[in-house]
Parts: sequence; structure tokens; C-alpha cells
Amino acid sequence: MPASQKTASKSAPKAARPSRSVDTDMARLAKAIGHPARVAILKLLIARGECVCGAIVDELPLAQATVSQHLKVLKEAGLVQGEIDGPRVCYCVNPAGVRRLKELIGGL
Amino acid sequence: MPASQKTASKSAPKAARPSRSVDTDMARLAKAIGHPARVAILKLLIARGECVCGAIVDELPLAQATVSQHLKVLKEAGLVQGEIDGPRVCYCVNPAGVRRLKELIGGL
DNA sequence: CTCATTAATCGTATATTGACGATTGACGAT
DNA sequence: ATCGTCAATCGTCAATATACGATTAATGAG
Repeated sequence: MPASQKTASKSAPKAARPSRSVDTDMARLAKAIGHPARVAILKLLIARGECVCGAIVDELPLAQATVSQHLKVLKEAGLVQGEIDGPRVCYCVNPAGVRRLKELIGGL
Repeated sequence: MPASQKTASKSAPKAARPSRSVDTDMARLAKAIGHPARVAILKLLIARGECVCGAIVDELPLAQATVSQHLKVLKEAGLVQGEIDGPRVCYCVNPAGVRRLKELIGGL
């Protein structure tokens, strides 16, 4: 995604508009929840407040490695955050990220 | 997607929680706007009310074929609709689709 | 009818995603 | 120090997404 994306955006003659980066931002967030498993994870975290990684794995019909990858995607998009708690990792929603997502979508 | 995924979603036609299909629905819609070009297209249609395909192509730094493909994705997700108008195709937002997207995201 | 225009589709190349098992690193308990 | 547990990461494979030029189908103009 990086190279072609960037090129496409930059090569646009009317690149001056700020809407371009907003579009990218919105796409980034939307893409993060563009998979059923990630929607499920996000909802789970919202419902439970916070959640140890293993608990999430138990709830989903996916391998641990796969869940970890999905969590990484959500984390990189700024929708969740995880803090290390001993040998486990405790995940929770990033309210700012979710708020921004709602703002952007709601503002359509 | 491999067997496990499919099995997971399909193996519960309607018996299990409804949240599963809602998750899928939300992911489907989010995925549709999970690309900057499609966000730009959707916004363009919202701003203009309706728009001939060619006009969209002119606004974006993408080839006609590519824009057409993005439009197809948006159409399949139920976010836009297009009606044939002579030799051109006039696209417009599907209010129901956008409303549903907003509901689902807003309800998080 | 022929031509130009418009947009969908085809074919294709490349990039990214999604899934998993295996491995690694970090930590607490013994 | 060793062990078991937990979660991230690696390596890999199949599937999907993205982009484009070329082609096709549909339509209106002449």
C-alpha cells in the first residue's frame, strides 16, 4: 500500500486540498475494521472494558497468531492499545481512535 | 479465505448470535471505504448529489478502469448506485447504505 | 450505417492480506 | 536456574486487492 498510495496522492495536481489526507485517514481507520474478526475484537473490548489477549483468542475461532496479527492492525490504526501486565498483555480500546472514527464516518 | 474462516461464519447459518452477521456487515461496509480513492469518490458523490462517471475520473489521479472498479466495490457494498443515462452512467449515493454505515459505526 | 464517446469488463502484473504452525522472548513460579 | 505460560514475531502459502492498458458493449450523432 505505501508506495503506490503515496505516489497516487502526490501526483495529483490539486494536492493542495487537506481533504486528501483526511480521506487517507478515514480509509485507514475504516480498513482497520474492514474485517469481521477485527470488528469482533473491537466490540469485545468495548463490551469488556479491557481484556487479556488470551481471552480474545478464546472467543474467536482463530489461532493465537492470527488474533495477534489482527490486534496489531487495530493497534497500528490507533483503535486499541495494549499494555504489558506481567506475562500477559492487557488490551483495551483507545477512546480517541474510536471517537475519531465515529466523527469521520458520522461527518459523511 | 481458508476453510477455518468460512467454516466459522457459515457453520452457524442463523443459530448463533446475530452479532456475527452484524460484524460481517459492518466489516463489509467499512472495507468498502477502506481505500482513499473510494472515500474520495463517496465524498464527491455526497457533495455533488450525483455525478457522471467521467466526472469522477476527471477528479481522481486514476485511470478510468481503476475508477470503474472502485465504483463497482462501492456499488456492491450498497453505498452508491448508478443508473444508465444514455451513453453515460450517472452515479449517486445510496442513502440507505450510508445510513446503515453510520448507524453501525455510531453504535460502537 | 459508421463513427465517436462512455463506461464496464478482461487480462495481467504486482502488492497486500489473512491464516497458520513454529519459534522466540518475557515473565512468574518453583 | 529451569519450567511453563503467554503473546509477538517469523516464514510460508493461498487468496484478495489494486492498478493499468486493451477490448468490448451500448448509445447517440452524423
